[in-house]
Amino acid sequence: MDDPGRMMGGGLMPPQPYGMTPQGEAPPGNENEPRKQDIGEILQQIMNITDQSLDEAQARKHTLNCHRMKPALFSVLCEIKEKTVLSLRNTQEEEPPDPQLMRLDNMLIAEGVAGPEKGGGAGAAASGSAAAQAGQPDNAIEHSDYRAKLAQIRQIYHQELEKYEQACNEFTTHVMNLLREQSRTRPITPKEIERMVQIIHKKFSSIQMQLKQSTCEAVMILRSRFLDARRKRRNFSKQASEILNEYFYSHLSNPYPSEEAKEELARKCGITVSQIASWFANKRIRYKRNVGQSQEEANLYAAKKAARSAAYNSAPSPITSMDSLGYYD
DNA sequence: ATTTATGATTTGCA
DNA sequence: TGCAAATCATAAAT
Repeated sequence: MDDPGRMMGGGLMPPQPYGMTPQGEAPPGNENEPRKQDIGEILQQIMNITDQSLDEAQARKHTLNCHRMKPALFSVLCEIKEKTVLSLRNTQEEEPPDPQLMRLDNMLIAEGVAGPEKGGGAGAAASGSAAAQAGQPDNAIEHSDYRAKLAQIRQIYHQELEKYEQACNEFTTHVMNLLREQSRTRPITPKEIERMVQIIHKKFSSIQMQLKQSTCEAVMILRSRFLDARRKRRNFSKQASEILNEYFYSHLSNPYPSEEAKEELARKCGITVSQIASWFANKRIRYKRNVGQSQEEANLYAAKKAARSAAYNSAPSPITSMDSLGYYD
Protein backbone atom coordinates (compact mmCIF):
# COMPACT_ATOMS: atom_id res chain seq x y z
CA MET A 1 0.00 0.00 0.00
CA ASP A 2 0.90 3.15 -0.56
CA ASP A 3 1.98 5.71 1.84
CA PRO A 4 -0.74 7.99 2.42
CA GLY A 5 1.27 9.46 5.15
CA ARG A 6 3.80 10.48 2.67
CA MET A 7 1.23 11.86 0.61
CA MET A 8 -0.16 13.51 3.57
CA GLY A 9 3.13 14.78 4.58
CA GLY A 10 3.87 16.09 1.23
CA GLY A 11 0.38 17.19 0.78
CA LEU A 12 0.36 18.95 4.07
CA MET A 13 2.99 21.29 3.05
CA PRO A 14 1.58 24.62 3.77
CA PRO A 15 1.01 26.50 0.65
CA GLN A 16 3.20 29.48 0.25
CA PRO A 17 1.05 32.39 -0.43
CA TYR A 18 3.05 34.57 -2.65
CA GLY A 19 2.57 38.25 -2.40
CA MET A 20 0.52 37.84 0.63
CA THR A 21 2.25 39.35 3.56
CA PRO A 22 1.08 38.95 7.06
CA GLN A 23 -0.81 42.03 7.79
CA GLY A 24 0.72 44.77 9.98
CA GLU A 25 4.21 45.41 8.86
CA ALA A 26 3.27 46.02 5.38
CA PRO A 27 4.27 49.36 3.82
CA PRO A 28 5.73 51.55 6.50
CA GLY A 29 8.41 52.83 4.27
CA ASN A 30 6.08 52.79 1.44
CA GLU A 31 3.58 55.31 2.76
CA ASN A 32 5.80 57.31 5.11
CA GLU A 33 7.79 58.64 2.27
CA PRO A 34 4.99 60.55 0.64
CA ARG A 35 3.69 61.78 3.97
CA LYS A 36 6.93 63.49 4.83
CA GLN A 37 6.94 64.96 1.44
CA ASP A 38 3.44 66.23 1.98
CA ILE A 39 4.26 67.97 5.20
CA GLY A 40 7.28 69.60 3.70
CA GLU A 41 5.15 70.76 0.88
CA ILE A 42 2.51 72.12 3.16
CA LEU A 43 5.03 73.97 5.23
CA GLN A 44 6.51 75.38 2.11
CA GLN A 45 3.13 76.56 1.09
CA ILE A 46 2.61 78.16 4.43
CA MET A 47 5.93 79.91 4.12
CA ASN A 48 5.07 81.15 0.71
CA ILE A 49 1.67 82.35 1.58
CA THR A 50 2.77 85.87 2.24
CA ASP A 51 4.32 86.13 -1.17
CA GLN A 52 1.14 85.38 -2.92
CA SER A 53 -1.65 87.55 -4.00
CA LEU A 54 -4.72 87.63 -1.87
CA ASP A 55 -6.88 85.53 -4.12
CA GLU A 56 -4.16 83.04 -4.61
CA ALA A 57 -3.49 82.90 -0.91
CA GLN A 58 -7.16 82.49 -0.23
CA ALA A 59 -7.30 79.57 -2.62
CA ARG A 60 -4.22 77.98 -1.14
CA LYS A 61 -5.52 78.40 2.32
CA HIS A 62 -8.66 76.72 1.30
CA THR A 63 -6.84 73.79 -0.19
CA LEU A 64 -4.67 73.66 2.86
CA ASN A 65 -7.66 73.53 5.10
CA CYS A 66 -9.15 70.79 3.03
CA HIS A 67 -6.00 68.85 2.74
CA ARG A 68 -6.37 65.34 4.00
CA MET A 69 -3.22 65.71 6.01
CA LYS A 70 -4.34 68.83 7.72
CA PRO A 71 -5.67 67.18 10.89
CA ALA A 72 -2.43 65.29 11.17
CA LEU A 73 -0.38 68.43 10.84
CA PHE A 74 -2.59 70.12 13.32
CA SER A 75 -2.13 67.43 15.89
CA VAL A 76 1.61 67.46 15.36
CA LEU A 77 1.65 71.15 15.94
CA CYS A 78 -0.47 70.59 19.02
CA GLU A 79 2.03 68.13 20.30
CA ILE A 80 4.95 70.43 19.71
CA LYS A 81 3.07 73.17 21.37
CA GLU A 82 2.25 71.01 24.33
CA LYS A 83 5.92 70.59 24.94
CA THR A 84 6.93 74.19 24.49
CA VAL A 85 4.02 75.86 26.15
CA LEU A 86 5.35 74.85 29.53
CA SER A 87 8.37 77.01 29.07
CA LEU A 88 6.14 79.89 28.13
CA ARG A 89 3.95 79.46 31.14
CA ASN A 90 5.81 81.79 33.37
CA THR A 91 6.16 84.63 30.96
CA GLN A 92 2.90 85.84 32.36
CA GLU A 93 4.05 88.88 34.24
CA GLU A 94 1.83 91.10 36.28
CA GLU A 95 1.47 94.52 34.75
CA PRO A 96 3.04 96.96 37.17
CA PRO A 97 1.61 100.44 36.71
CA ASP A 98 4.39 102.50 35.26
CA PRO A 99 5.32 105.22 37.77
CA GLN A 100 6.39 107.51 34.99
CA LEU A 101 3.07 107.12 33.27
CA MET A 102 1.22 107.73 36.51
CA ARG A 103 3.24 110.85 37.10
CA LEU A 104 2.32 112.17 33.68
CA ASP A 105 -1.30 111.25 34.14
CA ASN A 106 -1.49 112.98 37.48
CA MET A 107 0.08 116.07 36.12
CA LEU A 108 -2.22 116.20 33.14
CA ILE A 109 -5.20 115.86 35.42
CA ALA A 110 -3.84 118.51 37.75
CA GLU A 111 -3.40 120.88 34.85
CA GLY A 112 -6.92 120.23 33.70
CA VAL A 113 -5.84 118.65 30.45
CA ALA A 114 -6.84 115.09 31.06
CA GLY A 115 -9.55 115.58 33.63
CA PRO A 116 -13.12 116.84 33.28
CA GLU A 117 -13.64 118.56 29.97
CA LYS A 118 -14.98 122.02 30.78
CA GLY A 119 -14.13 122.09 34.46
CA GLY A 120 -11.60 124.82 33.86
CA GLY A 121 -9.08 123.06 36.03
CA ALA A 122 -8.87 123.15 39.80
CA GLY A 123 -5.51 124.90 39.65
CA ALA A 124 -6.82 127.72 37.55
CA ALA A 125 -9.81 128.14 39.81
CA ALA A 126 -7.63 128.15 42.90
CA SER A 127 -5.19 130.76 41.68
CA GLY A 128 -8.11 132.72 40.34
CA SER A 129 -9.80 132.91 43.70
CA ALA A 130 -6.51 133.71 45.37
CA ALA A 131 -6.19 136.80 43.25
CA ALA A 132 -9.87 137.60 43.03
CA GLN A 133 -10.02 139.96 45.98
CA ALA A 134 -10.39 143.01 43.81
CA GLY A 135 -11.55 143.17 40.23
CA GLN A 136 -8.44 142.76 38.13
CA PRO A 137 -8.83 143.03 34.41
CA ASP A 138 -5.13 142.54 34.02
CA ASN A 139 -4.99 139.12 35.53
CA ALA A 140 -8.29 138.23 34.00
CA ILE A 141 -6.99 138.95 30.53
CA GLU A 142 -3.84 137.00 31.15
CA HIS A 143 -5.86 134.21 32.59
CA SER A 144 -8.29 133.93 29.76
CA ASP A 145 -5.38 133.92 27.38
CA TYR A 146 -3.75 131.18 29.38
CA ARG A 147 -6.98 129.25 29.54
CA ALA A 148 -7.48 129.54 25.82
CA LYS A 149 -4.04 128.16 25.11
CA LEU A 150 -4.59 125.41 27.62
CA ALA A 151 -7.89 124.51 26.01
CA GLN A 152 -6.10 124.33 22.69
CA ILE A 153 -3.57 121.94 24.09
CA ARG A 154 -6.31 119.91 25.66
CA GLN A 155 -8.18 119.65 22.42
CA ILE A 156 -5.16 118.49 20.51
CA TYR A 157 -4.33 116.06 23.25
CA HIS A 158 -7.74 114.46 23.23
CA GLN A 159 -7.80 114.41 19.48
CA GLU A 160 -4.52 112.56 19.32
CA LEU A 161 -5.47 110.28 22.14
CA GLU A 162 -8.62 109.27 20.39
CA LYS A 163 -6.72 108.70 17.20
CA TYR A 164 -4.32 106.37 18.94
CA GLU A 165 -7.16 104.63 20.69
CA GLN A 166 -8.89 104.04 17.41
CA ALA A 167 -5.76 102.84 15.69
CA CYS A 168 -5.07 100.50 18.58
CA ASN A 169 -8.53 99.02 18.44
CA GLU A 170 -8.35 98.65 14.71
CA PHE A 171 -5.04 96.95 14.88
CA THR A 172 -6.15 94.71 17.72
CA THR A 173 -9.22 93.46 15.95
CA HIS A 174 -7.16 92.95 12.87
CA VAL A 175 -4.66 90.82 14.71
CA MET A 176 -7.37 88.96 16.51
CA ASN A 177 -9.07 88.10 13.27
CA LEU A 178 -5.78 86.96 11.89
CA LEU A 179 -5.09 84.77 14.88
CA ARG A 180 -8.57 83.36 14.86
CA GLU A 181 -8.18 82.45 11.27
CA GLN A 182 -4.80 80.92 11.91
CA SER A 183 -6.20 78.96 14.80
CA ARG A 184 -7.82 76.75 12.22
CA THR A 185 -4.43 75.70 11.01
CA ARG A 186 -2.39 75.87 14.16
CA PRO A 187 -3.32 75.61 17.78
CA ILE A 188 -3.80 78.97 19.45
CA THR A 189 -5.26 79.27 22.88
CA PRO A 190 -7.46 82.20 23.86
CA LYS A 191 -4.87 82.97 26.44
CA GLU A 192 -2.34 83.56 23.74
CA ILE A 193 -4.63 85.85 21.88
CA GLU A 194 -5.19 87.76 25.06
CA ARG A 195 -1.50 88.02 25.56
CA MET A 196 -1.01 89.28 22.08
CA VAL A 197 -3.66 91.89 22.67
CA GLN A 198 -1.87 92.91 25.81
CA ILE A 199 1.35 93.28 23.93
CA ILE A 200 -0.31 95.45 21.35
CA HIS A 201 -1.87 97.60 24.00
CA LYS A 202 1.45 97.98 25.68
CA LYS A 203 3.04 99.16 22.47
CA PHE A 204 0.30 101.65 21.88
CA SER A 205 0.35 102.88 25.42
CA SER A 206 4.02 103.59 25.07
CA ILE A 207 3.14 105.75 22.11
CA GLN A 208 0.48 107.39 24.20
CA MET A 209 3.07 108.05 26.82
CA GLN A 210 5.08 109.99 24.31
CA LEU A 211 2.00 112.01 23.58
CA LYS A 212 1.45 112.63 27.26
CA GLN A 213 5.08 113.55 27.67
CA SER A 214 5.01 116.18 24.98
CA THR A 215 1.68 117.47 26.20
CA CYS A 216 3.18 117.92 29.63
CA GLU A 217 6.08 119.76 28.12
CA ALA A 218 3.76 122.04 26.23
CA VAL A 219 1.83 122.80 29.39
CA MET A 220 5.03 123.53 31.26
CA ILE A 221 6.19 125.91 28.57
CA LEU A 222 2.81 127.57 28.59
CA ARG A 223 2.97 127.97 32.33
CA SER A 224 6.43 129.41 32.37
CA ARG A 225 5.49 131.78 29.60
CA PHE A 226 2.37 133.10 31.17
CA LEU A 227 2.77 132.66 34.86
CA ASP A 228 6.43 133.44 35.32
CA ALA A 229 6.77 137.09 36.04
CA ARG A 230 10.01 137.92 34.32
CA ARG A 231 9.92 135.79 31.22
CA LYS A 232 7.23 137.63 29.44
CA ARG A 233 6.52 141.07 30.73
CA ARG A 234 2.94 142.14 30.58
CA ASN A 235 1.96 145.76 30.72
CA PHE A 236 -0.37 146.71 33.50
CA SER A 237 -3.96 147.17 32.55
CA LYS A 238 -5.16 150.54 31.35
CA GLN A 239 -7.13 150.87 34.52
CA ALA A 240 -4.13 150.16 36.73
CA SER A 241 -2.04 152.69 34.83
CA GLU A 242 -4.77 155.25 35.31
CA ILE A 243 -4.84 154.70 39.04
CA LEU A 244 -1.07 154.86 39.32
CA ASN A 245 -0.73 157.95 37.20
CA GLU A 246 -3.50 159.69 39.07
CA TYR A 247 -1.76 159.03 42.30
CA PHE A 248 1.60 160.05 40.91
CA TYR A 249 0.47 163.40 39.52
CA SER A 250 -1.63 164.05 42.55
CA HIS A 251 1.47 163.70 44.66
CA LEU A 252 4.00 165.20 42.32
CA SER A 253 5.56 167.19 45.13
CA ASN A 254 6.25 164.00 47.04
CA PRO A 255 5.66 160.98 44.86
CA TYR A 256 6.64 158.46 47.49
CA PRO A 257 3.65 156.46 48.62
CA SER A 258 3.86 155.07 52.12
CA GLU A 259 3.82 151.37 52.71
CA GLU A 260 0.14 151.56 53.43
CA ALA A 261 -0.54 153.59 50.34
CA LYS A 262 1.41 151.12 48.30
CA GLU A 263 -0.65 148.27 49.64
CA GLU A 264 -3.81 150.14 48.87
CA LEU A 265 -2.65 150.87 45.34
CA ALA A 266 -1.55 147.29 44.91
CA ARG A 267 -4.96 146.12 45.97
CA LYS A 268 -6.73 148.51 43.65
CA CYS A 269 -4.52 147.71 40.69
CA GLY A 270 -4.38 143.98 41.26
CA ILE A 271 -0.61 143.89 41.32
CA THR A 272 1.96 143.35 44.04
CA VAL A 273 3.44 145.94 46.33
CA SER A 274 6.89 145.47 44.86
CA GLN A 275 5.40 146.13 41.45
CA ILE A 276 3.99 149.35 42.80
CA ALA A 277 7.38 150.30 44.16
CA SER A 278 8.99 149.44 40.89
CA TRP A 279 6.45 151.45 38.99
CA PHE A 280 6.99 154.53 41.10
CA ALA A 281 10.73 154.21 40.88
CA ASN A 282 10.54 154.05 37.12
CA LYS A 283 7.98 156.82 36.98
CA ARG A 284 9.99 159.17 39.14
CA ILE A 285 13.22 158.75 37.24
CA ARG A 286 11.53 158.98 33.88
CA TYR A 287 9.50 161.95 34.87
CA LYS A 288 12.59 163.73 36.04
CA ARG A 289 14.40 162.90 32.82
CA ASN A 290 12.12 165.12 30.82
CA VAL A 291 9.86 167.22 32.86
CA GLY A 292 8.86 169.20 29.82
CA GLN A 293 7.30 166.32 27.95
CA SER A 294 5.67 164.99 31.05
CA GLN A 295 4.02 168.28 31.67
CA GLU A 296 1.35 167.45 29.18
CA GLU A 297 0.60 164.21 30.91
CA ALA A 298 0.65 165.97 34.24
CA ASN A 299 -1.93 168.45 33.04
CA LEU A 300 -4.03 165.67 31.66
CA TYR A 301 -4.17 163.85 34.94
CA ALA A 302 -4.65 167.05 36.86
CA ALA A 303 -7.71 167.70 34.73
CA LYS A 304 -8.92 164.17 35.24
CA LYS A 305 -8.50 164.46 38.92
CA ALA A 306 -10.39 167.70 38.99
CA ALA A 307 -13.23 166.13 37.07
CA ARG A 308 -13.26 163.19 39.39
CA SER A 309 -13.22 165.37 42.44
CA ALA A 310 -16.21 167.23 41.14
CA ALA A 311 -18.00 163.96 40.51
CA TYR A 312 -17.22 162.81 44.02
CA ASN A 313 -18.47 166.00 45.55
CA SER A 314 -21.86 165.63 43.91
CA ALA A 315 -22.21 161.87 44.21
CA PRO A 316 -19.72 160.08 46.44
CA SER A 317 -18.80 156.66 45.19
CA PRO A 318 -18.59 153.64 47.48
CA ILE A 319 -14.85 153.56 46.96
CA THR A 320 -13.24 154.76 50.15
CA SER A 321 -10.04 155.09 52.15
CA MET A 322 -6.75 155.97 50.47
CA ASP A 323 -8.57 157.13 47.43
CA SER A 324 -9.17 160.35 49.26
CA LEU A 325 -5.46 161.04 49.11
CA GLY A 326 -6.02 162.06 45.57
CA TYR A 327 -8.16 164.97 46.67
CA TYR A 328 -5.62 167.56 47.49
CA ASP A 329 -2.59 168.53 45.54
C1' DA B 1 12.90 146.08 11.01
C1' DT B 2 13.53 149.73 13.97
C1' DT B 3 12.22 152.59 17.63
C1' DT B 4 9.79 153.66 21.72
C1' DA B 5 7.40 152.46 26.04
C1' DT B 6 7.47 150.06 30.04
C1' DG B 7 8.01 146.55 33.67
C1' DA B 8 11.82 144.26 36.09
C1' DT B 9 16.47 143.75 37.76
C1' DT B 10 20.96 145.20 39.22
C1' DT B 11 24.15 148.26 41.45
C1' DG B 12 25.65 151.46 44.65
C1' DC B 13 24.64 154.80 48.06
C1' DA B 14 22.97 156.45 52.58
C1' DT C 1 16.21 148.61 53.82
C1' DG C 2 14.47 152.05 50.37
C1' DC C 3 15.78 154.65 46.94
C1' DA C 4 18.16 156.57 42.35
C1' DA C 5 20.27 155.36 38.45
C1' DA C 6 21.68 152.35 34.94
C1' DT C 7 20.53 148.53 32.47
C1' DC C 8 17.99 144.57 30.66
C1' DA C 9 14.14 142.48 28.19
C1' DT C 10 10.01 142.53 26.03
C1' DA C 11 5.48 144.67 24.48
C1' DA C 12 3.72 147.93 21.51
C1' DA C 13 4.06 151.45 18.09
C1' DT C 14 6.17 153.19 13.85
